[in-house]
Amino acid sequence: MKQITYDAVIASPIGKLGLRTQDEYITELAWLPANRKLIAPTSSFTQLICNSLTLYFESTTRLPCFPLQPQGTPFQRKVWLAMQKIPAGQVQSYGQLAARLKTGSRAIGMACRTNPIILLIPCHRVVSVKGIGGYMGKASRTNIKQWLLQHEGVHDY
DNA sequence: GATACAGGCTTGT
DNA sequence: ACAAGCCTGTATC
Repeated sequence: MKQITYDAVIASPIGKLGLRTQDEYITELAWLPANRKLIAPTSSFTQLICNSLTLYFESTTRLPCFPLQPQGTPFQRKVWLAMQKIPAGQVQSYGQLAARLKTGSRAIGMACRTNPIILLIPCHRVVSVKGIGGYMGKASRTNIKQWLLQHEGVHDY
């Protein structure tokens, strides 16, 4: 089995986060199980990102925009791009997003689910019209979504 | 209200 | 081609 190595793994209130970069781009920021070993960032670029993430978690600072380079289908990239335009502290429903992109709400869900860069592509700001919706394919992870939303000032979920 | 069903769109077998 | 997924709107108890 293939072991994925990250450029950095940091601890956060919602679990461990694995960061992978390529040149000066972020290619992945994934939620990891708690038994992952921490990896300190080595380059100044990854260090900067980790600092921002830590700051984001420990204060009300919102995340700055980093250059992203997510791998995915053209459709997924389109959705991810649209999601990045949702301002912090606000949420948008799958349906609204779907209407804007002229697609279906469930298709939006698929794109969210395969989001390789959590937080920076704010899939947690996309909610169902009635309820919070799911998160990363598992209902048990919606608490992460809730935490993030609450952290950004959304208390309706 | 609370279920049930069907519709619409993309992705992985 | 088929089934399934972070959904939604309408119909029917």
